[in-house]
Amino acid sequence: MQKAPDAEGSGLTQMVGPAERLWSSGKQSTLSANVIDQIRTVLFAGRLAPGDRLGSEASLALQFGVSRMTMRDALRSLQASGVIEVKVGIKGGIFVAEGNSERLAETIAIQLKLIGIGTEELLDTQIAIEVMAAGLAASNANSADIKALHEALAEAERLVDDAEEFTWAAINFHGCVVGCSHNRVLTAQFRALSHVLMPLYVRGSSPEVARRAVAFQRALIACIEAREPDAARNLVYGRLQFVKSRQLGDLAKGEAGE
Amino acid sequence: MQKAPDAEGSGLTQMVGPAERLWSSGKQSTLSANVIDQIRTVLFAGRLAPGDRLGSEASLALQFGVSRMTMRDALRSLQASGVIEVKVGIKGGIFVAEGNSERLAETIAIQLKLIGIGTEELLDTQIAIEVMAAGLAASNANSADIKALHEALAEAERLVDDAEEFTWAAINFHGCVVGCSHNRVLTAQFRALSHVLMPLYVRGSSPEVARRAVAFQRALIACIEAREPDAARNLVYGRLQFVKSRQLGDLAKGEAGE
DNA sequence: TTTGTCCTAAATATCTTATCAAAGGGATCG
DNA sequence: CGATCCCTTTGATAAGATATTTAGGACAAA
Repeated sequence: MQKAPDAEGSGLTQMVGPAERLWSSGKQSTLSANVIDQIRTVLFAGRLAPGDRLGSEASLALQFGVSRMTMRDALRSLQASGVIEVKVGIKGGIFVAEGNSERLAETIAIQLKLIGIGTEELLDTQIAIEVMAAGLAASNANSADIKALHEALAEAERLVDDAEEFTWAAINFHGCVVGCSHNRVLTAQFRALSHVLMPLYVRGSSPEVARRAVAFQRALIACIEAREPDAARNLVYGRLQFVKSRQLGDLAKGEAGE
Repeated sequence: MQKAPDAEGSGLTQMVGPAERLWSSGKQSTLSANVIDQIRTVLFAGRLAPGDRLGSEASLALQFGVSRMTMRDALRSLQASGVIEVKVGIKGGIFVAEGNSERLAETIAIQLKLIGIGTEELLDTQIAIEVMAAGLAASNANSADIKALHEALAEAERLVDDAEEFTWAAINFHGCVVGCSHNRVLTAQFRALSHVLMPLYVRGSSPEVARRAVAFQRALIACIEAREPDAARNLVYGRLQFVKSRQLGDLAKGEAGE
């Protein structure tokens, strides 16, 4: 008892104060949900930076006036949501998580699977992301980006006869284009989508399809190198609409047979 | 103890293997992480459908050979990831979660905040989503959707003189448009973005700005009612590019002053 | 003296066991 | 038909044992 319990930590409870609730409509049914909500609210208000130490399990439990196990429940939830990180040891405790776009992509992918999103919804979202990304790529790509694009294209050309490997290379090329946008949100979303879309594309692949894809990739690189955002947008839009119609057509045929 | 512990539940452990061995993904540091991993693996193997009951906390703890609190830790994490749902009461227990796009939006928003995504990246992503959604809305909107659009427009017109309230109404209108696309991925992403973008738009609002926004909204409804996807896409693209340049301009000015 | 290694101690999360409270659904009784 | 009781299940608290990580001191070698 030499150290006051609230001498440590970041004064979480004091900060919550007025209802800056973005998610919660006030009353939470369970105690741990309430704690989760408070911490998340504080975090979202931007008063805590990634890497900040919030305190130990025990000290947080004291601050929030709940038992350690209830606090643990809340902390496990926050940990799973990627809001906090937990370290064990003498310098351990609860820390605000570093942002992690890899985790963002993974989380989106899991949720997409759980929700059971339909093929058309996925393809339309892919179109949305890639069209925008292509335009940005044509505006923002630097020489390293363009080099990466050429390498991805060469790899795809090399694998044009192997359906599965080519699909992987083609998605990688598309990923490079999205990466050229230098937009982390678009990039994370594309990665999440590509995980879910991969099996679809593998199924519809063939050497003939692959050659059309390569031709498209060449044209897109030309647009990006020429710094023509509108041309890149239109090219990608047209191409992906075509791919979509083919995929949905295949889907209809495939399901009619079952 | 009258009932055998494994008589209940869906035989999770039997699917994975004996409870004490075959920790599938190799070395997991903590016991609860092992449990999490096993359950998630089984769930994503597709043998369990949303709504299926996995058992009670206690029975699952027995199946996995851990204490109830450890099981609770694991279940909390899975619940936070949206993989399972927990119900209290005599017919309660652990269930495979129904998909929940609300949770998806929430998770994305939190991660965006943590990663510290920049304004331009957010605005570009918004453009990507809304342009696509507007085109889909013009293709797919039904009469109920169009009625909702008109109501949202009327609400915005009513609040044209109150900057903060109008901003809310305008974002609501945009949300209606995205909703008209009937695409849950786009909808969830827009919801996530709007939470983060809200403060930006509130700052840049004024009656004059509001009147331009209303004019845009009227034009967009006209495109959607006329079933003109390309016109809707171009309208939204032009409008949001304008908004973006204004926001970034304001941002530069604002930060130059600080 | 300086340096490097090993060991201990403290702080911390992890895990266990036990107990009671609250909520929810079903069966029983009026 | 309705109200009440009861059983099951999660929610929450408490106290304690165990494992892990790191700081810092002890000790030996150069």
